[in-house]
Amino acid sequence: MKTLGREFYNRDSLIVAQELLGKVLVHEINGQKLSAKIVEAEAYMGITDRAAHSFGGRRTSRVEVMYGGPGFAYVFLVYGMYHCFNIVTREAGNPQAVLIRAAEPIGGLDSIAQNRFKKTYDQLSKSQIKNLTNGPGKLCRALLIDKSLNGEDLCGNKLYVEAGENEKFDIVASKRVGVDYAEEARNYLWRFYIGDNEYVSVK
DNA sequence: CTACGGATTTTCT
DNA sequence: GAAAATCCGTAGT
Repeated sequence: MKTLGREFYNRDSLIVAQELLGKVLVHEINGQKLSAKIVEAEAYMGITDRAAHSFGGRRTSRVEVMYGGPGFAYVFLVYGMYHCFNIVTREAGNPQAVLIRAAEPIGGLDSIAQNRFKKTYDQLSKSQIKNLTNGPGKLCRALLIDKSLNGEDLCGNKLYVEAGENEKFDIVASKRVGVDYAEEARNYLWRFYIGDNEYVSVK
């Protein structure tokens, strides 16, 4: 399977977020490949986007990686407990990113099940299967993504995105989640998801 | 099914 | 000191 290269990410988040749908996020750890198909992503457009951490050119140690080049991981902690995984887009100095909100487990299912519920995959209830990776915090816990991966190069061989099958699906655009504080930006339709996928966090 | 509050810590004011 | 790009358990309908 082909790994997405630097130029894929060197475009506006609005484009990259939509094109990431259906692609496969892979984390190689402890000699295993944990992978999941991306089914939901949000675009954060940087300086002019009131919902973005880099709004107005804000530049702190947390957001620093967003100011670097495209194709790197931006991982941060929200609500003191959960990690969110983003991919930095656009060239250095243009601090955009795409938040990966949800995915469908593909590979390393038993490890993913252990990471979330301390069970093997076939011990999971139906609702537990659905809740493996249907949200940004859950996805990070399932794939063992934490702040140690902040700044990781996605054009490497540890954490990367593969071009998935060339399947067809409907892309739905809707409001981003959890950004009610963002005044006018909270209504932008900058969240994209695969229409009929059961792992989407909010329909 | 929906509604609510607590967890927990980094970050910024 | 408050809020945060969230999740989960509990209680009520």
